[in-house]
Amino acid sequence: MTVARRKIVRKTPLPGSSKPEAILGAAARVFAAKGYHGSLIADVARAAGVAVGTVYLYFEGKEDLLVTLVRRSLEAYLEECRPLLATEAAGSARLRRLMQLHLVFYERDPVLAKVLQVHLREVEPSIREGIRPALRAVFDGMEEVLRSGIAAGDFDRGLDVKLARKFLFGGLDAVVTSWVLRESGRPLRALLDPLHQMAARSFGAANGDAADSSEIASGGNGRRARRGR
Amino acid sequence: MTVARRKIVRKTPLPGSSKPEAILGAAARVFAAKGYHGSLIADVARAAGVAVGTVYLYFEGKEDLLVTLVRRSLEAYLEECRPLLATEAAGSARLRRLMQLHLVFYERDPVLAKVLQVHLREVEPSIREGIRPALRAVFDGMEEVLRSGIAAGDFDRGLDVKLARKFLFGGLDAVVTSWVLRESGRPLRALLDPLHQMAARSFGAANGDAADSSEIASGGNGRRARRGR
Amino acid sequence: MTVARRKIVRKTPLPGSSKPEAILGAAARVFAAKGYHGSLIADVARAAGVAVGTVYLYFEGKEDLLVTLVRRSLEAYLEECRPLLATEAAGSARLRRLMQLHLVFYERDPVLAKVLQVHLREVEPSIREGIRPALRAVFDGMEEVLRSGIAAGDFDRGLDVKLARKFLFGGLDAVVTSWVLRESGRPLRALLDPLHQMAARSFGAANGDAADSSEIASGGNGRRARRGR
Amino acid sequence: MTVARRKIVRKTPLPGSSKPEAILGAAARVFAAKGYHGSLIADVARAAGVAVGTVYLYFEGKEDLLVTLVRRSLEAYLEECRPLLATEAAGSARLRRLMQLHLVFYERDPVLAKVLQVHLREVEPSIREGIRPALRAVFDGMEEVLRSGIAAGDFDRGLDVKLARKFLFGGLDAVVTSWVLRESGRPLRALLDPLHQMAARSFGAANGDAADSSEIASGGNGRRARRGR
DNA sequence: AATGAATGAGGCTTCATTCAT
DNA sequence: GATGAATGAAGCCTCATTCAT
Repeated sequence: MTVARRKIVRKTPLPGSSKPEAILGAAARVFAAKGYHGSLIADVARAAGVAVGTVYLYFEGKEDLLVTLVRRSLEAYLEECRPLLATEAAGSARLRRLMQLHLVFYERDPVLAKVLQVHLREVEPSIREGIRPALRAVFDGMEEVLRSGIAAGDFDRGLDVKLARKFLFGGLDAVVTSWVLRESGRPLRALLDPLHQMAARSFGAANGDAADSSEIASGGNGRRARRGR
Repeated sequence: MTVARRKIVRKTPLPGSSKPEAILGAAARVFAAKGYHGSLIADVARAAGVAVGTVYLYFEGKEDLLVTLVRRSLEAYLEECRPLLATEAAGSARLRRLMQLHLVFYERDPVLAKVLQVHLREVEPSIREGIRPALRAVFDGMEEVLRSGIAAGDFDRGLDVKLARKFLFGGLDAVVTSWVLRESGRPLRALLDPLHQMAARSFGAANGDAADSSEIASGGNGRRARRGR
Repeated sequence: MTVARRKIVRKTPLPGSSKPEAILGAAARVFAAKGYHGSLIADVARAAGVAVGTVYLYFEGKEDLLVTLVRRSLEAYLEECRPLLATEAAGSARLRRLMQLHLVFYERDPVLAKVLQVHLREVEPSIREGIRPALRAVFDGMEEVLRSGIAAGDFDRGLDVKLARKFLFGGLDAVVTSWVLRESGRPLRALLDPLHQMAARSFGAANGDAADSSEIASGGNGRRARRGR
Repeated sequence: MTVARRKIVRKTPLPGSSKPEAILGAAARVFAAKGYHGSLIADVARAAGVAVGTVYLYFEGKEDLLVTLVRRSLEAYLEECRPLLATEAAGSARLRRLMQLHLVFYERDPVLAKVLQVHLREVEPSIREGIRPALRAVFDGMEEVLRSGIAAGDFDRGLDVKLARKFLFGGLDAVVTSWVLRESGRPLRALLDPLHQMAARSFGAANGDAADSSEIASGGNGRRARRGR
């Protein structure tokens, strides 16, 4: 048969019935434990205490399970954000509130966190392990830059170097990924100055004062006027 | 699946032979185009102009192909970093140099960038698409916080909101992921204050006003006194 | 799969209740539209406006649905035949009457016709499509034989070649099938002469000239004397 | 993955290699024994002495196996027809030759015959069994017509009634099927006269002259000039 | 070294049938 | 009688890996 018999999948059957919720919860646990690719529908079904076919009664398949899981989580997160943000004064305080919600959200549900943060992004653990040493070296380099910057007096003495490195790397990383996915037309190098300003300020540099930025664009091997501090 | 079936694989056979390099290059192109899970060893072999068996002459398998690819890239990146960092004065300038290297590294090789930034982390495109709307909403919320902060005078008038959001989200995200992977024992909430300080400063807030942090622990919907700016 | 799990199934419950008839009618429509293997019990139930379980109240299963459908149809056909045949004089006229009933029976109910003639015999449409060209070639060959026979003056000038080919092929085909199913012990080749006589006469050949039949047994590419006509 | 990775299937690998032939032969045997729907790819592979995957190396799937099998057979049949038909004088003799080839073709390879004649057309044996009695009754009726026709002196005294019935039913059946598949626009009833003429003649009726035919067409435009011959 | 045909375990999905309500 | 949610065995196909040449 080649006819696309579109399946009608009922995601909210009898109100009160928790079958789909149970399955979704089981999926979260199983995905968290074995990863998406390492999980079988049969595992999920078993964890939910239903038969395999029942999973397909409520979800279109394995992928739908993951997508629904993520979608619901993000929606729940947003739901929490809305009222709280509304009551908080705009500005630094509101930013703080948002960040707090973000952290608490994940901290509250470590299983979901694992799915969202790890399995949604990374390949098999064995691959992660294979990559780790090289990545570690990159992190070390970055931390050295931060440490030496503190020693030089440019950055805060009290800076948590590891945390700062994670924040910095993550931020850069997200920008690069976005560029790879062509979500912005600008060349990456054009982002250096604003990014550097943000980063430097983060760590306590005078006023972030990213100085001129001519030398990248100009191919320049940077003769940058030292900005007063 | 994860059993390490150690085999003696010669990774640098005849000096001058470029077979393994050709295969690695082909793998990068194929992975970039179809994703890791969507690529067949046969695809890689074809792209490299060798037989399937030849791939196994130089690599342990599909996974080894990806790991080697990533490892080499990160090592090349580090190699580039070392000398340049050595010549740059510690502090903000050196940070800038590092960030520049980071961006240029990816910009120079978009194929590799796609593997490292997208396929190494994300699942199938269809899943990404399924998640996108919800994620977009989260991003919108975050951008709103930044925008209102600018309007309130807390953040830089010249802030590139989209870029700042990517930087902020990426930074937070990396911290959370690290926490999920238990790379740090501290509870996430304990990181709020330093993170907020970094973020707020990034965007130009007076001094990141570390504020009190009591209300998280207390679950408080905290009424914090506005700190002078 | 084929184990006859006898169940007591009430095929004629409350007199007047038309549930089973409705289900049977629905089955005919659904089978006609999607083929037996392409139809789901759920499709039939929906088309009949009943629940899936109800189908099993009146029928033993999917197969019973088809068998009952066919059985009823053939019985109805027979019912129609009996009185009409009784009134018609034996011989060619009665044969004509029978054939008329046959054709009218199908023409009257195209849905049923499709089930009986197509879905009861043929596999999926995609397979039919795959076979069609080769079958077409066989038909072409057969039609060529008829056409050249007309040109040679052996067959009726007014013969409808396509129709004659269908009749001939169908007739041969049925004989072969019957032989395959071992409904007759005789070797196929022994049937050649009577079959040829019938066929040749059909098309108007003098008297079907039964000719010699020696050359089959002898494998001979027989040089048969042209019989006068 | 949603990318349609069209499979390149090599149907004629190394000349001399008989893998695909072996698989095809095994498929014929397995299909003949268990029917198409009752056969597993694993059965075919086992019968061919290869692994499951090997089947997919040469064929696109189960369906391709059946279609290729039928296609090849029909092509072989045609190949045999061509030369023999060319040497035979057009007309009744050539028709005889064709019919001979037809019968011999099936008789020679009973396994293939079973696939082509039975499994290509019929559903499960259990269904055939369920239908048989009703069909038997229909056949009986038809045979009665023939027998009474002989008694009445209309048909040949020497007519093989069973064979004639098969020939007649098969011929009618094929015409009806063709009509159901809309291979001809004409209403079935319009075919009665030519069909009856063929049938009646087959059985030895005077000259086939099917008597009047007005009553079906009713509006009977059935004023057929009796063709003298 | 290089090849690529062969392998076969693995996993998603379907759907006829059941049975508690 | 009627329902339809739940079941789970069944089966096609994939593709990383091997190994005889």
